[in-house]
Amino acid sequence: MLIGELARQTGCDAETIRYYEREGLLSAPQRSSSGYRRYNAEQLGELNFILHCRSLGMSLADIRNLAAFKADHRHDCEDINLLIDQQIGKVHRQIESLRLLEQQLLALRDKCHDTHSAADCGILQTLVEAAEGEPCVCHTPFGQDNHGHSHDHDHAAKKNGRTQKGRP
Amino acid sequence: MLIGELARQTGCDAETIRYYEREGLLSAPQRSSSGYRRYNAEQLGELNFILHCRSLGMSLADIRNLAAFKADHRHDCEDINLLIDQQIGKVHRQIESLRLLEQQLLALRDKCHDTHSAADCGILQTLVEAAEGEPCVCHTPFGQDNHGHSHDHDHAAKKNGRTQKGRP
DNA sequence: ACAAACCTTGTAGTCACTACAGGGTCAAGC
DNA sequence: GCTTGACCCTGTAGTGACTACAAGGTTTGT
Ligand SMILES: [Zn+2]
Ligand SMILES: [Zn+2]
Ligand SMILES: [Zn+2]
Ligand SMILES: [Zn+2]
Repeated sequence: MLIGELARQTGCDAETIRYYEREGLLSAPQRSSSGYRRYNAEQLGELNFILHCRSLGMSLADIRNLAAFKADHRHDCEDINLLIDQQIGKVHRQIESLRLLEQQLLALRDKCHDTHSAADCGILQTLVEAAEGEPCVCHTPFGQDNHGHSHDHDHAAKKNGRTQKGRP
Repeated sequence: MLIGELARQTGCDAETIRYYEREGLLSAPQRSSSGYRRYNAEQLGELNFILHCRSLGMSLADIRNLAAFKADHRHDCEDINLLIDQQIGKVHRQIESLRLLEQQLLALRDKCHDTHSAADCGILQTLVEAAEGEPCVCHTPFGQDNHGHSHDHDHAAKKNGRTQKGRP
C-alpha cells in the first residue's frame, strides 16, 4: 500500500502521514526500489491509533507517550490513567471558560438589535468603554482586583512578579 | 510612559505589545531621542481594546476589522453584528464539540479503575481496538459511514473528492 | 566607574499541520 | 518510443499568536 492509499483508507492527508513519520509517531515504512513508502496493516493500525487519539484532543507528545506505554508491556497503567485524567481536566476547563465566553458574547450582542451607524452601536460602545476602564466581567486595568471570576485569557495583571517601581 | 510601564498597567507582555505594533493593531507610538517607545492614554485605550477583544476569543484579524469599523464612523454596524454573531457561533460549536469529547474521554476513563499492568489496561485496549476497526463513537476506518454524529476533528473520509482508483 | 534595570532590533522557536517548488516514477494509451 | 497524467519524493516556508533569546544601546543610582 502506497501513501496515497493509506491516506484514502484513513482519511488522513498524505503530507500529514509524512509529518507523523518525521515526528517519530509513525514507524518508518519499508521503501520500494524507487523510494516509495510501502505500508502494511500494522502501520494502518498505528496511524488509526494516532488519529483516534488526536480526535480525543491529545497532543502529539501525549500520543508519543501513550504509544511508549503501549510498547512497554511491563509498565503499569498509572501513567495512562494520569494522562487521560489530565486530558479530561484540560477539556473540562476549556468548556468552562468557553461557556463564560459565550455568556459574555451574548451579553455583548444584546447591546445592538438593528442596523444603524457604527458610531452609535452599543456593541462598539461597550467594547470601547471596557477598554477605557469601565467595569466589565473580564477586564480590570490598573491592577485593581477584579470581582471573583476570570476566564482563560484574562488580560489584567497576571504574572508580573517584577520590580514595578514605575519610571515615567 | 515606556513600554514596560504600559505592560505593567495592562498585564500584557512588552514583547506582545511590540508584536501588536508590528501586526498593525496598535498604532506606532512616538519615540524618545534614544528610540524608546513613549505611550500615552490613547494607546493605553487601544491596547486595552485589543486585550479585551482577545479575551472574548477574537482573532487578531477580527480585531483589526473591528478597529477599522470603529475608526470609520459613517460605516453602519451590520458588519459588527455579523462579526460578533460569527464569534458566538464559533464558540458555541467549540463547546458542543468539547462536550462530546468530554463524554468520550469519561467513557474511556471508565475502562480502568485501579492500577495494574499496562498490557491489561482497559483504556489502552479500547484505544487499540478503536484503531483496529472496532466500532467507536468517532472513528470509522475504510470509509464505512459512521452512525450519525461526528465531532470537530473526525478523522475518517472527510474531504477526499479524488480519483480513488487505488494502485497497490 | 560600574551595575542593574530598562530599552532596541532581529531572529528563531512553539504546535500541528498545510502548501508549495522542483523534481522523480509508473502505467496506460497512441 | 513517447507523452500524458497520476502518483511519489525531499525540502522549505507559511499559518496564528505569541514567546524566548541574542547582542547590543540607554538611563539611573551608588
Ligand atoms: Zn449596532
Ligand atoms: Zn476586558
Ligand atoms: Zn488501567
Ligand atoms: Zn476514532
